Amino acid sequence: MTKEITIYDIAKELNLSPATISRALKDNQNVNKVTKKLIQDKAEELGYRHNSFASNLRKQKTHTIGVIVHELNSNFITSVLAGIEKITTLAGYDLIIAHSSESSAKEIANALNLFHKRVDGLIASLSFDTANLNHFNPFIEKGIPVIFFDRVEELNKTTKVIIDNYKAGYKATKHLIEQGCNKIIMITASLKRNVYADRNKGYCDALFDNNIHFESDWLIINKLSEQAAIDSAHRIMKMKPMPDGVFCTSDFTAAVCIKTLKEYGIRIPEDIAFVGFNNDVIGKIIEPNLTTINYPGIDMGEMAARNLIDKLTGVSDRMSTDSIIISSELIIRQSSLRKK
Amino acid sequence: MTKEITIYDIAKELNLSPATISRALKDNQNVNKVTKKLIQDKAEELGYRHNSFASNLRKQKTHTIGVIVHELNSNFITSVLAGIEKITTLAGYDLIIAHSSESSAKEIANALNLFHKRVDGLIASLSFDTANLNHFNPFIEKGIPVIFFDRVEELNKTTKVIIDNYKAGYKATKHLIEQGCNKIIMITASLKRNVYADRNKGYCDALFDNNIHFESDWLIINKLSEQAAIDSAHRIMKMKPMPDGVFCTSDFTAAVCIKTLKEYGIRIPEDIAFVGFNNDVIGKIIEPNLTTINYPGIDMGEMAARNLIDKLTGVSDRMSTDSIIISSELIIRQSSLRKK
DNA sequence: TTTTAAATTGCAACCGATTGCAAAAAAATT
DNA sequence: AATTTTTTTGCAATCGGTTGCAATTTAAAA
Repeated sequence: MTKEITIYDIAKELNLSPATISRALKDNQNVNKVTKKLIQDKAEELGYRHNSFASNLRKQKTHTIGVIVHELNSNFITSVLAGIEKITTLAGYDLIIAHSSESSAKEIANALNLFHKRVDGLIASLSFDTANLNHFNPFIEKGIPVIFFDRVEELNKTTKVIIDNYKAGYKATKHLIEQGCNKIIMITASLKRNVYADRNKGYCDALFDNNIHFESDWLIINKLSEQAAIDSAHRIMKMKPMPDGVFCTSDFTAAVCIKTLKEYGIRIPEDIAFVGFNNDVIGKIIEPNLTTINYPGIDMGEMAARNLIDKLTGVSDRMSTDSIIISSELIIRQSSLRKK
Repeated sequence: MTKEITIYDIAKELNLSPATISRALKDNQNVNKVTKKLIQDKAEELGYRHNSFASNLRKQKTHTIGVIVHELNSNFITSVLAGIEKITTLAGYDLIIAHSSESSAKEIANALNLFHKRVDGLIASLSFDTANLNHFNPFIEKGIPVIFFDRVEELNKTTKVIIDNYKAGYKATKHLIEQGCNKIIMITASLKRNVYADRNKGYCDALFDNNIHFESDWLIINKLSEQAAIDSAHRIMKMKPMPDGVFCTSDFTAAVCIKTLKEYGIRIPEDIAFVGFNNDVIGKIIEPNLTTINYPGIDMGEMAARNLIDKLTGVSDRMSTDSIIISSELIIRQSSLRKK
């Protein structure tokens, strides 16, 4: 349990002032090269470690970015995190990752916590049941930039990074139509969240453009849980006539649904074709393999982080970029392939 | 962008000293109740927020615990995190979560980073290819407690929280034997990691105790990737005679293997029975459902966190508790059920 | 050699909360 | 009413790095 080395210790050792030490360690221009090298070597030798509290206190900056996500255990989120990490590390920022477990209450607590930790900026994806954005107001009021990704709030005027959910929904539905489906239902989580609402719009428009009349019972809104997916499958079994195509806004829901339906002897894709969303690992393991929409998580993370850092460093001063839309792609696999 | 309120501002407003304000805000005993209430109300009114840098700087404590995990996207890890979070929040500690993506280099970087951030304690699970624990030495030297969970290093003398991998391996293998298998292979990641080595010992002993002679080609060691799992399946297809039971140390590997084998027409569990490990969601979705070992992640997280906090608060001063072993259970599903 | 400009270094005042010790005020005891 | 004890409060130093400004040294120009 050795004593901590400070710049004062180094200063004393080298007969220099703490000011010079401080500058040298930050590679400041106006320190003589020889002196600088000397100082850096001595710091290394003594095992000096920078005290960020003292530094933060003085600079009134933490060089830390907060990230709030709704969940950790999905492919998509971890790739977004990887993207964010890549950019922020490069720019020398630290990251604090908080997750809300899809609970609005935890999201609020996390936001408060990060606010008190005084992050310099925030990147967030809303939890499933977040009703309003009041908990982000403290940041806005203090001028701390906040960027939302994926699950965002349309009304809000902060920067957003999202995928083209509308197009994705349209593409998925159109694909099912091209496979010969004409009774296509959609299983989604609450339309209050932008991502689901937009996909739904795409779905509806694709039906309309192909002269398929949307029936009121074609929309199943459920939670993202396993049980909800099973319930949805049961509801499908009871429909008359049964649908011949299903567009699911989550791969997991699609997978559980397919599994449940298969137990009833329904053949996928012959009886019912499926398209999921997210390109989770699961899609390549279930049988048949799941057709899905692939989101480029890494890109989203990089975009969000780069944008935030630009704001922090003043490269982009205005709230210039309002929405960044990243395109997604349809990955076709067996679960929807009824034609060669 | 309003100015930040400090205890000095409150002091001036109320004609008191900063010292009293500081004490009152920490609910210190020797501040008059009336004064205390007055101060707390005024702080609230002015929108005061605690400056943890100043506080940390002065107290030389961060009240922050670092967590290093090898990955985020697994059921198991997220439940461990939930357990850790529960206990640390209760004790008023903050958490910084870092993940190494199974890379030793990133783990080292993370450790260094958390060391510089001066976490008060560390909880870690080793990355797949971590060869030594040198990067944890700075913590040990400074007297910062480190606790490992799941993936640990046997030799090290820090506290560990692990499951009974030996027993789990034994149980899984015995179960396969009871289902009538007698050519049981094991697919695992590198035996250099304790978790896999111990499971392997359990497997070997179970075979021995049941008079099954272990053949040298019954052990397949691979990576945890999808491709590695596919390769393992191909290797199984080439074996003569083919095994009738497989014990896999990861559900994901088992799932991909099963899928690949089924494409060759192998029936599961009739031709080959499977047991996985981890109780990931995937196990309930693949067909047949996967028999697996369930680890109580939450419990492990809670144990690790509680132990660490006890050390930090001095409740347990000695390095008393050396290893905490949490029991796991076999969950039997269709993939291994050959008998009623 | 003197003057001017440029490169280095140091001084000292911050940043905001904490806490040992002493002083002052209030309450209890003689 | 005087003394002792207990409660409250304040003083002032401390944690370690940063930075505007001034001082000093060195290099370049006259």
